[in-house]
Amino acid sequence: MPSQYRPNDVETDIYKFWLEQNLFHAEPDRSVKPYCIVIPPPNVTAALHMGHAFNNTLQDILIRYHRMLGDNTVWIPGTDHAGIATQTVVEKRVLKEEGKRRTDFKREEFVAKIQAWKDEYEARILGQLKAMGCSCDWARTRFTMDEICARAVREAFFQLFKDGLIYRGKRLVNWDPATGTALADDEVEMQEIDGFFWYLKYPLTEPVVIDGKKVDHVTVATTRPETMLGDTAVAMNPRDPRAKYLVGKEVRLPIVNRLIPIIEDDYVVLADANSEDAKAQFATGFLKVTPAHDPNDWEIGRRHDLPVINVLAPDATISDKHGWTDLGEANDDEFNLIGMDRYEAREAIVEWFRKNNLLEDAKPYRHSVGHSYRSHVAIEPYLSDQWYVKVTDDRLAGAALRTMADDQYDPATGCGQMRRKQDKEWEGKLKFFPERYAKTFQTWHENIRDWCISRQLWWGHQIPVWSKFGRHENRCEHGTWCTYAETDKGIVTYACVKPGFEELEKVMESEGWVRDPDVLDTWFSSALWPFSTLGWPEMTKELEAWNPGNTLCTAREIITLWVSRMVMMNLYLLDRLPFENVYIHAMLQDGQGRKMSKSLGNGVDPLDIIEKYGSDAMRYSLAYLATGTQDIRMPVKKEKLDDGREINTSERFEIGRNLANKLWNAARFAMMNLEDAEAPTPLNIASLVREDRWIISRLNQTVEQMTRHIENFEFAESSAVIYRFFWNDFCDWYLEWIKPRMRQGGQTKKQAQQVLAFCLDQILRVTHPTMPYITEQLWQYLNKICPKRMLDNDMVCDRPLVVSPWPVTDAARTNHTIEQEIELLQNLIRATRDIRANVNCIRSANKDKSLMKLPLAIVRGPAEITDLIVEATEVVCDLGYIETLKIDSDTTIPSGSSVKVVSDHRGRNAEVIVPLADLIDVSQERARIEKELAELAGHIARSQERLSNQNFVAKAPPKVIEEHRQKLEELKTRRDALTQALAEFK
RNA sequence: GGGCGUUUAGCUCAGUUGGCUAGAGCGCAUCCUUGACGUGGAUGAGGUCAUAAGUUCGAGUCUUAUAACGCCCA
Repeated sequence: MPSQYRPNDVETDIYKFWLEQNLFHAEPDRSVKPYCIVIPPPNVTAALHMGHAFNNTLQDILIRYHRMLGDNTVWIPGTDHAGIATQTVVEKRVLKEEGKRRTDFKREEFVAKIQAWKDEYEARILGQLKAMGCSCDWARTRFTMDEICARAVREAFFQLFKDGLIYRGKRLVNWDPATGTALADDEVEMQEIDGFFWYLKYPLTEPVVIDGKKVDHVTVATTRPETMLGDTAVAMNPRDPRAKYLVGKEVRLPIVNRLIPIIEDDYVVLADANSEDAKAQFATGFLKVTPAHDPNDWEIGRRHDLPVINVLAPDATISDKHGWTDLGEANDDEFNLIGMDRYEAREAIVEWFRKNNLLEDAKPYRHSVGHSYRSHVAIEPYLSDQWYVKVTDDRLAGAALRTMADDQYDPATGCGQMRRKQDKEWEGKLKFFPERYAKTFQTWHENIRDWCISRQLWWGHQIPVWSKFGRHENRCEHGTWCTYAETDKGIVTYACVKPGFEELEKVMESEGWVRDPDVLDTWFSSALWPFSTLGWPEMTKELEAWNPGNTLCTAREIITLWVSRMVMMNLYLLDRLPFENVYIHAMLQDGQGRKMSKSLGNGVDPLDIIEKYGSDAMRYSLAYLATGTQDIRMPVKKEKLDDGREINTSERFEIGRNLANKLWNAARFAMMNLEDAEAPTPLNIASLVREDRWIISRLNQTVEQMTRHIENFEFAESSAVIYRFFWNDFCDWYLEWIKPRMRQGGQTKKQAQQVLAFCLDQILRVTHPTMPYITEQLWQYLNKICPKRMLDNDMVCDRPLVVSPWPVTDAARTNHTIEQEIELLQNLIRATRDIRANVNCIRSANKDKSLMKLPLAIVRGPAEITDLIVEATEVVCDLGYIETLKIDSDTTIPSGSSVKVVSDHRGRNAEVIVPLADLIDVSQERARIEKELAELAGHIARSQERLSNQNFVAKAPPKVIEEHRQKLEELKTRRDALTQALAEFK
């Protein structure tokens, strides 16, 4: 074994070993408790980043832990086709490399290009997951567009369609003019934009007299003047005093010369310059109503039955081809808006109003504008025909709310009727960790709107609906399901075809049926992931065993996009939950609190970190960061490698690397000392020496805590617990403690060997889920050297660690008395180390050689303490760097001594006296003692003050008072000892 | 605008039902190449726990307000 751990030498071989032994694979087995996680399928758009590494590390910890528990454990891997994102990336690449656009290709040709990209990135992503050590069941790898998932999509679509939960609607959608597709509400990002409120005058057809003043126009305020071309009304609030004069009158819409009515609607904000509401400050009281280009106006239009005039083409240029006919002056020879981009048109229109003295004002205004999360251009509310899932239906949104655990559901929202339980097994079973995220889930479903699922893209599941004019009946008994719609050109039949009827599809197409060219929103296939991956709609054994799964592990921005939809779909199609626990982890940010992103160049590549620090180091470091907070900061550092590459890295991974190295070396030490170990005999723990019982007690509690923390998704805590035990208890103390016994040989050595082997065994087991590679490697060494290492049985360890059992705890092994005794000895040793360090500090300042050991230390104190120390004399001398340890309860403090006080848990105190006169110029020690005395005096004063407070004594619990009394006693003893010592300085 | 989170040592973070002389890792300082590990060991310095008010015998912890930063939803 080399003295430094070199992860890259170990990891590849170990991973290969796991795969060759097929240890990640599981078959459904109803006799064993199931445990299943489906991976949040990474987008094939790009390689994985550190956020993925974080997400997957935590999943692998859960999976490996449950596999060790003996559960029938499976982790289903796979990738997501990520419709709009992947298509956009490939479009950009093709434009750059070939100078061609998507529309220069046939659909199949272009989809083939995207497919090639997908193949490349899917392979990369799966390779990255393997490098991270993820123990996925690779034989079950899925892709959201593979045949199995595609069949699930077709089946789900058909069922929802047949049940009236998918419908076609003409609505305003969030339109991305750059990519030419509709977006779901949650694919729109709000961005603050510096813009203007433009004040446009619309002339009245007949002037009106209000309060004796003649009024010949109304002024509307708008941030999007170009939409005025599609105005079909001006609205006022009925409470506006001017309303009674104006409502019912008409204005002549400038440019277009359309006559439009003035109507009243409560939605209109009253003008109020003093209001705190920015809208009211900027408002004029008159609202231009453009139903085709604004969602609120759309609603007003519906209430008042207004015409809907669409003045834009899908690329957001002004157009008379999409429903606009009364162009007026908009296409004069010198003033032609047709074909202008929306922003050009905005300027031209404002300019027109200015020229014609109809621009009253323009005020700068900062407001939020929706932008496409993909193309980042401003979205345009746009009227179009789209397919919707009626998620507002009680069977979907209502059911989702009913899954929420009672203690996480907030009944005070006024939506209680949606929650009325129906005696389903899954009601009240869904839990969020941390629980605050339940609120996001609840609010989303209480305010949900129907889900637009069609996307005008080529990359995705094409919508399985064929249409034809006229009214046509269903074909075969079950092959199609039809719905009908009235249009300008007569009735249209929409036929959804069931999966497995490909022949029928061909027949229909030959008869003039046309398939909808659009594809489904990516999240539609993702929503089916927990069961499409298991073979649904076939009722496979896998589906029966692993759906519902156990835990979904994801990021919080996915709660609405994905978690909600998986819950609704699984409930509707299978009448059960996709999973019971939702663990939401933090977002990784750089040192300045910014999201890691390609454009900022602050991302850290997991493969770079694995190369530099090792996979285990990365995993441990990430798990160690997984606290319950929303964000995690990871200061990023640029570094140039030997081969000239520049990478982003972070010092935060050093903790993992150091731990791996320490683990390697502690195991190396242990195994060097186990080479001659004899076969163990069952041990009676009560008969073991104190330090053996101590480490067994500490270990037992560590395993208990680790188990509890992993069960509760407290990864930072579980990581810290093993770190503290392994480093601070096992390495710093236990290994040091047994070194003399190993030299000594005989029975004491034999017992130490047995306890040592057992501890190492248990440490490797509990560390394995977090650091799988190094623990598996060390485990195999240990299996060779010392296959029998249990304390109370002679079980042989010869299986790989990945499938070895998680340790069982035993309350009888925890011994608090022993732990308190060891703590006292540790305090004594620390006291003499401290004195030695001070002595050496002074000696070094005076150019004297530093001391290896203090010649003499004297302990003065009650027998309860000194008896213990006598027993441990050898080790106290060894670890405390003392030549001779004397116990003398009657001693007086020699001139020029350093004194420390150690206390046991009962508050009994002993003094450690170290004569220094021969070692240093004691006047320097005197200064130190005086300083310490001054500090002590402060503490004592505060402590006495508290204890003399009658209120404290009367009201505080007796236990607390007793603790403070003890503390004060200890402080006083320390003060007295130091005072005596000081008195000896002449 | 609504919701959530964060603010504790130079940096990154812990801190359970209020009982604290406020902890860890890194960094820093001093010492140590005694054969597991210098990616190590020993010791130490470093904090008016964002601000203000309140509840309480007692507040980093509970309440209210304020500020800064961040995320989610409109």
